[in-house]
Amino acid sequence: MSQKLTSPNEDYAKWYNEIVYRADLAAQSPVRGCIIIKPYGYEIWEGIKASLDRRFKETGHQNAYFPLFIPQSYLKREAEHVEGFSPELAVVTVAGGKELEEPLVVRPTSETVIGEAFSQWIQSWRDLPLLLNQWANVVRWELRTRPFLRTTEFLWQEGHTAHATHDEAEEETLRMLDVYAAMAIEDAAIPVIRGLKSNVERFAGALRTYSIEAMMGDGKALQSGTSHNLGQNFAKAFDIKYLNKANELEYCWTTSWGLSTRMVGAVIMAHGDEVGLRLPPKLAPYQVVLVPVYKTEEERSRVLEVLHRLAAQLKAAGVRLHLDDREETPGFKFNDWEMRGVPVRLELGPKDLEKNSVVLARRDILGKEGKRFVPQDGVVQAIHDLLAEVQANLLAQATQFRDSRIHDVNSYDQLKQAIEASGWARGYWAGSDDDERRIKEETGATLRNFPLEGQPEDGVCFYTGKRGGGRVALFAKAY
RNA sequence: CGGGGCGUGGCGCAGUCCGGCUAGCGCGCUUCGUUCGGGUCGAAGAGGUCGUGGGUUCAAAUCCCGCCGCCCCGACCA
Repeated sequence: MSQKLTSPNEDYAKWYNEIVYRADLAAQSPVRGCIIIKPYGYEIWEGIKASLDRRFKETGHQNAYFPLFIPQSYLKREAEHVEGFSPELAVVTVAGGKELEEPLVVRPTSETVIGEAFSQWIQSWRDLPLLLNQWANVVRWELRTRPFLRTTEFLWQEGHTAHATHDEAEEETLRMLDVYAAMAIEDAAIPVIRGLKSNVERFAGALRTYSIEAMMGDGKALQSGTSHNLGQNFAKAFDIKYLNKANELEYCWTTSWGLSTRMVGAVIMAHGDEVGLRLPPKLAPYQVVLVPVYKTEEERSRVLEVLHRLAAQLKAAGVRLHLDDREETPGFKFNDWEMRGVPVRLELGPKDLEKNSVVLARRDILGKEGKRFVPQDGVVQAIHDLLAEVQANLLAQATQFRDSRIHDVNSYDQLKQAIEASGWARGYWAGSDDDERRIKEETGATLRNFPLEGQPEDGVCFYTGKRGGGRVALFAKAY
């Protein structure tokens, strides 16, 4: 059995692909660049989705659904927007056996249709703010695809809001960025850096774009969520206007923000190790897997009886679990579920029956150190605690890893060294768009964002030597 | 779009250069037995239009021509 996973240190891309398929997260689809998301992978997405959806509702948003097809002319109304998206559009020109009068674009994002709707729905300042979200699939004909990280069709949510003033829109943009960061940190156990995107990386048609950037196990950055202040660009293109209290017609200020199934890729790459996936308990489809150990048929039935009882207790306590009663050996199951990233394993065998105990083993600490014996009547509490520990430890490990690879740089040479060492470079920045592009060409690193936290004193730009107005930039190679 | 690789049972591959007889191997699958606290072992089975179309030949997975598809690496992107 060719069971050993490729080591991430040996070939990270291969390791990633193997995990995706072997952990049963996804399958290849018959269509180039698309994937079939299998139940185990989809449940991780559902966890992300549930967390975000709850947070969206808490911040006053409502869900709606807009059509998959967008009249081609809509895309053209916002100049920068078309330009940004036209190369990657899928367009329907024939339907019902006939050439369409106007081709329909399969949405790459929905600013345009939603903008058109907003223009009809918003008339008064009393209609504002309008806070909507939609869960949807979108299509972007990318040249190079990778499972979850970049697929031709992907699932995401896109929030779209309209406000009376620039400041309210900006506030919303940042609020939703914070929602993303909270989900990433609290649920996915992935530390992220919130920041402003550079002009070069800004969303087509936005005034300002913000992102959360996460570090993957190979030191590359992954933009895991984006939030745009669209200014009045789309309001002007789609005529989204309202009457203010002084009875004057004004353009709205709109925002949009999205987070996609790419986040599943982030979870894989932020936590995975040489054994396989390591899922944060809050997002794990199974938080606990129960593995019976027995010799005889008689032992089997006694062990399973206890396991069913414990499973019922755990379920009642809200724990997601799976009782693995396949006829494989325990050792096989241990390895199988470790590869699939289940945070906690509960073993129960004849010896435990005698002592009324169980063995708990944690995925984040392999081997003996990660195992402990607990009495059966304390299992629910013990698992509850253990899940919290694993969750916290994954975040701590990812944070430590990330921080150890962020290097403060004072010169271009230092940036090159940091990037060369598979890390991120952080330094004062006063360069131009062209400077930024040049760095990308020469080093492969892009300006990920200008971090929002910890705005420091003014400093000297590491690239141009100019005083930089206190702006710190983060450079990294990215997915 | 440029570079590289691949298409042979469910998966991973060998066989292709140098045509040849019932197309092999590992894993998985089914059944029986055995084992079971870190990837048990054994036996018996099931399963293949060799991507596709054409050509050469007594004979094609293998040679020739065309087509299709996928994967990987780079430039665009959440």
